[in-house]
Order: sequence, then C-alpha cells, then structure tokens
Amino acid sequence: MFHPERALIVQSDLSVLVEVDAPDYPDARAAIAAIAELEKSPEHVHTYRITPLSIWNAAAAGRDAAGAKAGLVAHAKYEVPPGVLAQIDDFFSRWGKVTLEPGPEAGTLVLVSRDSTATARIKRDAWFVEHTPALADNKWGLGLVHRGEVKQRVLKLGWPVDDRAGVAAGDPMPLTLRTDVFSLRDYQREAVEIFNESGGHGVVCLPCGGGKTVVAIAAIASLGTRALILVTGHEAAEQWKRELLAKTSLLPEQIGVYSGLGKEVKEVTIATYSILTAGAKTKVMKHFDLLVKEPWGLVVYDEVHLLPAPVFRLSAALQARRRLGLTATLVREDGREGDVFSLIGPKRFDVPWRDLEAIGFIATARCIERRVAVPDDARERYEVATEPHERARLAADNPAKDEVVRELVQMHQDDQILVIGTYLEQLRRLSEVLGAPLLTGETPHSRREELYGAFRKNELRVLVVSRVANFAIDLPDASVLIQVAGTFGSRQEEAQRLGRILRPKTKGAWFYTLVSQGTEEVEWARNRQRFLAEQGYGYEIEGATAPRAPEA
DNA sequence: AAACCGGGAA
DNA sequence: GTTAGTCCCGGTTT
Repeated sequence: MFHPERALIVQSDLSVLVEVDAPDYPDARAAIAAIAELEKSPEHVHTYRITPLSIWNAAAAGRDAAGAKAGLVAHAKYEVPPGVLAQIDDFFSRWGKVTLEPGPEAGTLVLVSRDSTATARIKRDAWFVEHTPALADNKWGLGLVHRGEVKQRVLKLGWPVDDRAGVAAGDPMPLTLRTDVFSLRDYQREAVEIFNESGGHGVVCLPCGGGKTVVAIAAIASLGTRALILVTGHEAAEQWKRELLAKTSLLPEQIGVYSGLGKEVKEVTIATYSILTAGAKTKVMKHFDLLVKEPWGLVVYDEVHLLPAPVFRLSAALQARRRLGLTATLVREDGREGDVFSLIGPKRFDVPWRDLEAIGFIATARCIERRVAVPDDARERYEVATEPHERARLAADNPAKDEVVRELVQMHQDDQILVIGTYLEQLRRLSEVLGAPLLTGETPHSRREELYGAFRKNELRVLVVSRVANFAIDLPDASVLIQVAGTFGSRQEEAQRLGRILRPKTKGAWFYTLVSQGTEEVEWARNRQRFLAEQGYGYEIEGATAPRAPEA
C-alpha cells in the first residue's frame, strides 16, 4: 500500500512525518494537529509527536481513539504501524480511569482508580504510601491541601486525573453583558459553553486578537459569581478593568485591582501573579492568604503559559474553585505543560490561528526568514568564540543585518514598522542607522506614551523596540515586523511578536526574521518557529542575496 | 498623591 | 544557554 498523494508517514516511535507539499496536506495537518504536538518544522517535512498529554488534551476536547486512528489511517502514505494504533488506544483508555471525588466528610477527598495497572503503580509510590491512607484496594483518602499535588503526581505516574471533586459555587454577583455595545463571536460563545460544561476547569487557547478577555468576561457573566483574575502586570490589570467596565454592567466600585500599586478587594478583583507569591520565602504570604479566603466562584489565569512556578505550588489552595486558563500559546520551554494540565486543567478549546485569519478576525500574515551572510571579520570573531553565550550574541548581532533592515524599511514605504530585537547594543545601532527612536525598558513611561502616540497617529513610521515589546500591551499595531534577534528558542516569544501585526487590517502583514547564515542562530530560529508552524504558518526562507519584492 | 529611585527576586 | 525585562517594596522627591 502506497498513497503518494497523502502527507503522513506514521512511525512506530510515535513520531509522524508530514510532507508539506503533499496534495492532502491541509486535511492531514488538521488531523494530526488535533492529536499530536509539532516537534520540528524544517522546510518540506514536519515532524509531529503523539504524546500521552497530546492525546489527553484531545480526549478532554471530546475526541476519541476511533476518530484519532481513522484520521491517521486516512492520510497515511503507508500502513500505520499496529503498535502506534495500540498506543493511541492505550493513551485514550487512561483518560477517566483515575478520578478525584468528594470524600465521605467535608474537607476530605478520595482518589479512585479503575485501572489495575494504575492501582498497582499508585500503591508502590512512596509519596502515596506516606500521604494517602488506603480506604479500599483502589481508593485513597486525602485532605484538600493535596488536591493539586495528587494530580501532578498521578500524571507523572502516567495517568491523567479526572477531577470530579467539585468546585465551590462562589458568592453570587449579578451582572449582564452589554450586548448593545458588542456581541460575542460564535467561537467565543462556543468556548464559554464548552468551558462551563467541562466542570469548570480548563484552558482556552486563542490567538492574540482572538478576544480571550471577552471569553472570560462572558464566562463570569454566565456563572454570575465573584471572580478573581490573575494577570502578569499592571498594564494588563488596567486593561481588564477597562474591558469589564465597557462590556458588562459592573460598576467601577465593584472592580478592584490588587497589586503592588493598590490593594483593593472587590467583587471582581484583578491581581498580579507576583503579589500572590510575594513573601513565599518568608512563608508569610499575607496577600495570598487574604485573597484565597474570598468566596470566588471563578479564578481566571490570564496568560496561563507564563504562570510562574511558585504559583503552581500555591494553586493547590485554589483547586476548589472554577479555573479558567487563557493563553495564545500553551507551550512552555520549561516543560511544565503537565503542571498546567494538572492544576488548571486540560485544553478545552482552541481555534487554529489560520482559521481566524480565514474569517477575517486577524490579519493575513506572511512569515519570511531572511538568511543574512556574516561578513568575514564578524565570522572570524564568531568562529573563535568558545563561550556559548558569546557565540549566541555574535551570531544574532551580525552587522550585515543593519543593511538588510534598511532595505526592508525602504521596501515597505507605506507600512508602519516595528524593529524588534534582544540585545540593546544592536538595537541602539539600528536606531541610529534608521534614524528611528528606540524604546527599551529604561525608557520612562511618559516617553513611551509619547512614542506610542506618535506611532499611532502615523507621525512616526518606524520604531525600534527591545524585549519591552514582548509584554507591552499599549504598543501600537504595525503591519510589518522585523525581528533582528530572538531569545534562544522561545516559541512563545515568536508567537507573541507575530501577534503584534495580526490585528485585522485591510492589507496583509509581514513578519521578517533575520537569521545569520551558517550560525547556530539558524537552529534557534527553527525551534522558535515550531509553534507558528503548528498553527499553519509556513516560513518562506530567503537567502542572503538581494531581497525579493513582496506582493502588493 | 503621584512620580521616581534603586535593590532584590525569579 | 542567561539577557533584559518585570514586579514589589521602601525610600525620597515633587
């Protein structure tokens, strides 16, 4: 059996090769992306991997083994190894086998295993022997404090825990959505419904500009309970408050911001992650203790992919609440995806970025990787350097990139352009070469607003920005982004940066990433691009020769 | 009050 | 592989 028109080659080690140029690539990609994670995305053949976690996320989203297997078989060039099909069955079968249920009396929980292998595995584990008295052959008792930890540990043993121990209802808080000023998009309504039906914990993935805030606001409205919203910074906190005021019937006095700058606890409270963990060292976490006592019906984790590790430990105390995680990119470079899965919940909903592009909610983007030759003197310095960080810096800060950036800026005469990088030294130089202002972390707030304002009014066409741009919420949109250096292999950063140019526009968007030819930077760039490739973005690779004019 | 340091943290 | 950013806090300045 050989089907040359099909895209998938399924290998017995659970990796799947996907031929990008195959006629049935679009359908094949959809089938594989639903059950596997993208591992590598070089030009012609992408590699996906089926993992237990990828299968459990699929299971949580309502997919089943039969459908997953049928998808593989339908798009496979060759026969799918029987072992792979058996493994898919095995992973799916583990879903729902271990559950967490309310205990016989208040304040207790019971872990139940309906799988003999899982039972044996748990029995052998030292932590369980010490912390969870066996109530029966396959049941263990535990206190509320271990609710989070138990899920993390069982996951590490190989089984996802279905948390059915219930969530606190929270104090009621009547509110309505101001449907006169906005309306929920279909996919947003769907996300809220799926989240609510899921038992109230899980993650919703939407691209930048996909309206994650709106999903959370609609969830709060549908539940009609008090909510705690955890965010990454002040700017984000203010943004949430503005959105809540604009889109719901809530009054200013019902919304509090709890951070280093202000300590308000209101019916809806927006708190920074860092204020939660403040005092973790001294074990006197007064802010955290104060906040968890409140009768929240829902805890929203904004940018859940950035959830700091200490919050994982703390969040055990928040396990008895509904939990909604929001993110554009559920990938972490620290390998803690399993913790997000255990402590917040599985991925309940996502929309591929390209789908939103197709229906006009985000801009059409072209991603172009420009390979820039390294001049001889710079090449010599790079080759001689032995320290890895020194090599990284020299590869990224290739002086020949200056000229390429200048060409690109000239080529896109009618576009507003962000030049974004990592190393301040390189950015200062580019700022001079281009005659464009530079914005870094040192730039005072007043000056930032000045520059944002000028950019927004199109009085300023080019802005050079450092990593401030990764998180700055007020940074205006542009249609061209030129990345001159990225942080190692951060997929998350790449996605965030692309998001900067994806606001819906009449004209398309260009994302250029400049990579020094023949250096390690090529590999890091490849890793960074993985997530976006998973979302359906292909990078066109252009050599070190003269630039090709993009289509109008 | 609000803005602005500078140090420590993760 | 570890830069440059963020936050919080306690202090001072305007």
